[in-house]
Parts: sequence; structure tokens; C-alpha cells
Amino acid sequence: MFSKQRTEIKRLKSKQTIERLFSEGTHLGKRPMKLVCDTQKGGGLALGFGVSKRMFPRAVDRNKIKRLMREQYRIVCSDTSYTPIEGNGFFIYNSRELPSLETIEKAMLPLVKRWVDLQ
RNA sequence: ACCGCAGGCCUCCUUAUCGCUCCGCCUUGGCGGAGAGGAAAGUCCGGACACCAUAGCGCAGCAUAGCGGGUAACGCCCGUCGCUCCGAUUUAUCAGAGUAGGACCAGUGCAACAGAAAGCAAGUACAGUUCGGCUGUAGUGAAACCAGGUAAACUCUAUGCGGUGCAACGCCAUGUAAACCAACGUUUAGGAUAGCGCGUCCAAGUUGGAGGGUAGGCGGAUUGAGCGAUGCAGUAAUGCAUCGUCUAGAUUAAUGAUAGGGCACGACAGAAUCCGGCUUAUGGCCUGCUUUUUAU
RNA sequence: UGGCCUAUGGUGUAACUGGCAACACAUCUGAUUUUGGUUCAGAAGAGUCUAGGUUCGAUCCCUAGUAGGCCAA
Repeated sequence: MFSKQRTEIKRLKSKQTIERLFSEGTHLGKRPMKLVCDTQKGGGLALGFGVSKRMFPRAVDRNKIKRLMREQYRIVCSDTSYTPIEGNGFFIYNSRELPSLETIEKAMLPLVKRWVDLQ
């Protein structure tokens, strides 16, 4: 995944690590998104994306939002001012309105910056 | 042309750059290939597959219901008969649509109001009469001496149905029990199963043996009652034969972004074990048929 | 993924085996009171979640859908 970039990004798959991330990780909020992250070294960068079923009952909308968030993180990585991160992160979209790529960008940039500051 | 009905097809296309999931090749980052639906949905039916004697047998229970056929199977599909509806007129026909349509000569129940009377009977008024009673008419009602009506009332008849579900189930690895297996022992009391009876299984203790559960990973998992073409059989659903073809397989869960062009300016909507149906949501195009109106 | 249940005035509940949809609270009007509350008298407000079917006639029986809720792993 993102193999040409400076850092390799893994998919966050394990149920155990996700549960530990949510109980021990740092919770950052910026409307309409939320980031749960830690700074665990050695494992590289692993990311997950989630949308509440309560907010969007249709699967088509949930898939769309997750694709938009993935795309936006890819754009963030390709930027020249990006500094590599190590750890686990989970992005959650937390609003009832269907977003555009711009609103995702406005929310994600400060979240990533605060995550970098934690390193 | 409009309305209604039936059947079939498609689900924005294309170019460039970057990016995602799986597979193959060389090899450690490149190349090549493939990548959501007709409903993937609701979970309403039917199977495949897997495990379980707490799985068996009988009763009970549940489902289906003209007749004939198709199918792995079905509550599905096809044909056909009857009944009902629709619009029309030729008043008995038609394009169509619907139809849980077996049996009240086995038994039980039910029928508000009205009515003399709604079920082991009793009996109103008038007329006729062969004056024994019978026959006809009236009035109430959805239905009235006639082996009445009602089974989407209980029930009966025929046919079918064991249960649980891929988070089934199998393997790997970690490896501590009060948990497992076999033998001995023993009360026949209690417990176990969607209901009941029979059956079956089960405890504490001793000895010996063996490796389980949970968290995690892998398999199950995509080549199948598959799809397409042609021919034959059949009114049709469908079946058979030959040839061709491989078409998602994820597991916090893959299809996007940017720029350019075109048009009808894109509806409903995203696979999670897999098939056959049904139902619901929904954009566009084509073909055929009935009725009506207009024109020729 | 699989299974189960519910829906009736604004709210909470009834309606027996199919036969005029009932009750309480809330609302409104009037009386009592200096005023308000309490109390008393009266009124309005539904066609039973939606669409079909069976029936002479459905809240009730059957089928399909909609919305909400619950359970197991």
C-alpha cells in the first residue's frame, strides 16, 4: 500500500490492537472527524477508517466516505512538507452530512499535524 | 398517438497521471492479467454443505391443497378447468388481471341486528284444497323444512417435515484446571431434549490414559444444480447432445481522486458459505397485443 | 449472520370465540372561589401503522410491506 511513498502504510486489521488503541490511545477531535492514535515504534504506520452505521444507514454512503478519507490521506502523504509517522491511527467520520473532499481535507490536516507533534 | 398488459436488453462512455484488493512471472520493485448487482436488499420459502442418539420410535405440532407436468427441491414455474374482477359492447363474448379452489352424507362450534324460526326444533299471515295435513305466496336477513350456510372456525383426509447453523465444522500454535476418555463402583431418586410418553445420555469416588476450552492465525472460500452458442424433443416451463469459455473472493473489510472530451447529464443502490425462487426499491430503450380516438 | 416481538385519541392502556372502538391522564367550556388549585358538570379529539385478501361484516383471521424494539454468537 502506498509503496512509492517514503513510508509504507499498513492496514489496521487486528481486533486486539484496535481495542488496545481505543482504550489506551490519544483521542483527538476536529469537527466533523475524529482521530484515535498512539506512537508505538517499530511497527511502521497502520491506519484504519470508520463511519457509524447509525449516521449513515446505507452501505453505499459509508463506502464513499471511507474512500474519500483514504484518498485524502494519500494526498497528505504526497505533500513535500509531510514528515513520516510511526504508530497506529484510526479515523472516524462523525457527522450526519455527506462530506466533500474539501471538508475532509480541512479536518484532516490539523489532526495529522497534532499527531506529528506527539512523536 | 394515448392508456393498460406481457416479454427482452442496458445500467454513463472514453483518454492520461497517481492509488486500492487478488493472482502469475522474474525477483525484492517492477511487469502482465482480473476486480460488485438486477435487485448484492428484505430474510418470506426451498436446497447444497457441515456437525450433533440431548440425532431413535409413537403421539402432538407445523406447512401445503382443482387437475396435469417441470425441477436437486419448493409455498416456485408452465399448461389447463372452474370462479371473481376490469373496460367495452353484440348480453355472452374478448386483450387481460386475480384466485389458500380438497372434505360440513364423521363429530363439535358459530351466525350481531332484523325475523315466528339461524338447528336434535317450533311455527306468523293470506290463498288453494281431495279438509288428514299438504301446496303456493308474503314479510326479515348475507343466508330460511333443504341431507341449508360457514373449514384464511376447531376438525377430517392426502402429502411432506429431526435439530442447529459457515461465528457450522476442521487444522496449527500456546499449554495452567474443578474440564475429557476407559475400567471399577452405584442410587434407580433427580437432571438433560421446543411439548408428552418410551428409549437414550448424565453425578460424586478410585485407578490408568490422553489431550481439550478461551484469545490469535490458517483452511472452509469460490469450477458451479456455472455461463454462452448451435441442434433436437416438448403447446410451454424445461430436458438432452455437441462445441466454446473461466467470470470478485475481501476479513476494521478492496472500484477512488485530478484533468480533458462527448451525450440521454447518470434511478435504486455495494458481494461476505454458495445456489433456485418470491417480495420490495428503481432510470432508460426495444418488441408484441387489447380497447378507444383521429387520419388514410 | 441467524432468530423473536410490538404498533389503537396528544400520552399510557382495554376491547372475551369476528358484530356500535372503551377507560384514565392531558386539552377545552361552564360552575364553585376575591384569584389560583382541588372538586363538580359537560364537550371535543381515532376509524385501529400501510396495501391487498377471506367474510354478510375485520382492531381481531391470512398475505405482503413500513417503522420501532429485543435476543444469541
